[in-house]
Amino acid sequence: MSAKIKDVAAAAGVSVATVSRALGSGPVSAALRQRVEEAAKQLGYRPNLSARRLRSQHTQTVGLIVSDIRNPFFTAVSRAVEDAAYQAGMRVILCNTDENPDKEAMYLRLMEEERVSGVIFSPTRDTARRLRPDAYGFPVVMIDRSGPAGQADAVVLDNRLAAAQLVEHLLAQGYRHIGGLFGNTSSTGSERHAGFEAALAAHGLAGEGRFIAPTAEAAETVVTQWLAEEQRPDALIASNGLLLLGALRALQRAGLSSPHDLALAGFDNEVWTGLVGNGLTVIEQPVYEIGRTAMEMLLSRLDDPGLSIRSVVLAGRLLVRGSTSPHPSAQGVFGQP
Amino acid sequence: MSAKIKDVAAAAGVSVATVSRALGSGPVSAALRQRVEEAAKQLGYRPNLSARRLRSQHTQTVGLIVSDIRNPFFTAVSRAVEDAAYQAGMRVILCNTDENPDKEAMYLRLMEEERVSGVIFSPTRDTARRLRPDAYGFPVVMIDRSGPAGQADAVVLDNRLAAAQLVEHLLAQGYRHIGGLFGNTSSTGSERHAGFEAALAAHGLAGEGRFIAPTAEAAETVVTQWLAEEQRPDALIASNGLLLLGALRALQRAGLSSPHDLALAGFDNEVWTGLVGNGLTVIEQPVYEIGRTAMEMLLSRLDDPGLSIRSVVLAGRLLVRGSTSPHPSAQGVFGQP
DNA sequence: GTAGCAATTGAAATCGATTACATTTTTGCT
DNA sequence: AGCAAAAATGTAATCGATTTCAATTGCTAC
Repeated sequence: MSAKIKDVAAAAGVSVATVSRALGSGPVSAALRQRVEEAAKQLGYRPNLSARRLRSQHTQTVGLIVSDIRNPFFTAVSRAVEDAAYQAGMRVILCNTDENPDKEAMYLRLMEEERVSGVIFSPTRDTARRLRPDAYGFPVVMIDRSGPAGQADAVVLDNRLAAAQLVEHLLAQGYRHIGGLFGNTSSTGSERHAGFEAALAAHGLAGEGRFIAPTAEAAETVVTQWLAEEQRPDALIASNGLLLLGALRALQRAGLSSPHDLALAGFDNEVWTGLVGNGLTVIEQPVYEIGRTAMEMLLSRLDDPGLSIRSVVLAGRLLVRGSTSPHPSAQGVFGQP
Repeated sequence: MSAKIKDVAAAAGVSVATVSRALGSGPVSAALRQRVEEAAKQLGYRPNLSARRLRSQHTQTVGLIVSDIRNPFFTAVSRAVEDAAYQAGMRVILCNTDENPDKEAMYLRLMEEERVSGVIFSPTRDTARRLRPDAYGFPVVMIDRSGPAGQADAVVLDNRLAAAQLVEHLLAQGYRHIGGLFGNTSSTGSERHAGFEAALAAHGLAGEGRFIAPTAEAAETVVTQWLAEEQRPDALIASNGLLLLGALRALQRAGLSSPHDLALAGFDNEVWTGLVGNGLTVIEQPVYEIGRTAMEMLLSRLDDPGLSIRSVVLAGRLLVRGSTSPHPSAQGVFGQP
């Protein structure tokens, strides 16, 4: 078995308390610290973190609960969280919920058992509504999604604004029949839908928003069917990367192209959106910043639990690309360039 | 503070030992178990995992050390590992090394301090060479990359075969001047290069392989420059998703397209490879299976440490798409279809 | 020389569970 | 009914560190 603190103490000829202080931050004479470090290295001593956590009563661990790490949005966020966490001397436990409230509950329970310092969480709408963050022994920072105002710290995109920006852009390009795909499990979907409706209403228009399961497959199915309807929209907005992917696949399968047959735009600046055709117009989210900010909020709340609940709302950036070039009818008598 | 086992014992009118057994798997009468569960629920009792791990001396935790979780290959693998782990009642600690040997060493030390049951690791070439897995207190399963034979359990792609398959395919399509991009930090790059060279040699040809840093940026720079050289290749192979992305971007930036100006093929069936143009020909890796297999190997070794070192080699699947359609000169008198 | 004080060091308690061992209760069998 | 064996329960040791509190040491000042 590996060396314990007692062995180091024996080897260095001091007490275990001195070893603990020498390796940590207690007051120890330089000579002894040297001897202890020597002995520890000699024996290949590794402190047992379980023992340390048990005794010291803090775990230096944060939980990160996301719906699916395969979604590049969460991947990027999680990378930012981890970078920030390890920099602050904390470890991260990563959990995937698959948008499943049962799994969310299970992982929250696990976080309690781990006695984590805090949790960064992107809950489903149902869980967000039901969540009572002060019922847990740790603070919760929500990312991407949020619950009732003032419920917990949160860092989210300005979803209404971003959706409205997309709509305004499409309107400016001459599109009038705009459809929208929105995820039906998160607050994000609802908010983006609200911005979508509001922007259209501001122009005296109405759009058709459809709420679906947040998977590429669902989007592909719905859009394929939608395209076959008699009056199909002339532009489509997808409220996240997965839905955008499904929509694109449906277009390709139907032999249609963007913007010729239908303008396409969406959320999340994933790698492929810049590569297909002349590029897909998207709202780019400050993914790394979201993760880093969430971690910072968590750390500052741990530092001072008395802080009032804060919500950080970050703006997205509209990246205009080829998939939303001007509507044919808006190009005037000169036709296509 | 939250309830401890002692509180539950008091509430149920039994000893702490009984509580431990009732909530775990000891022999307890049905009546008492009922009473204990009742009390535990009443008090919102959550066992302290640090205490449990310290006493029971097993952590039910595995470390997963990858170079970058933003790489979709590792994302998919990690998802598989986590699914398998949680299914086996184990937790996963995820670490990103950025292909940096110092970070690798740091995380291996952290894994020792966590007293993890085992580690799944995709090491850089340097670390793989230097690693002495029996120097740690836990078994190591390597994924994607491996070190000297018999050093540690590993699950890898049949890299030589896969690279050769790509080359054979390109040759069959009529390409003769084939270039290759390979990552310079992992054994994977070397092996794929070996398969590349061997397949060409078997046809009496020589290709030009270039070893570069495994990033899209590096690939883009190198390929941009390569395309400007007087005798550019007529086909290019990229040894992973990042390099393939960089190569594609270089092509697009140069205003070239595939396969018209240059055939392009590579590794990793990432989402976008099926979306751009007529699709990119790639070797698809069984990513989920790799992760699951790694976890299974780890579990079986934990079960029986005496097992001899095993290496599982999985075959990739060649997905032929538009980027490698027949070379113009090979299309005969009929021209394009 | 010694009282007073700060800086080190050590002894022992402690964190919250599991588990070895001891004890009590129940069961099964004649 | 009586006794051995089995099952259930309790007592107390234990995991490996940190931390409290007490003891020691080394200085300074008078």
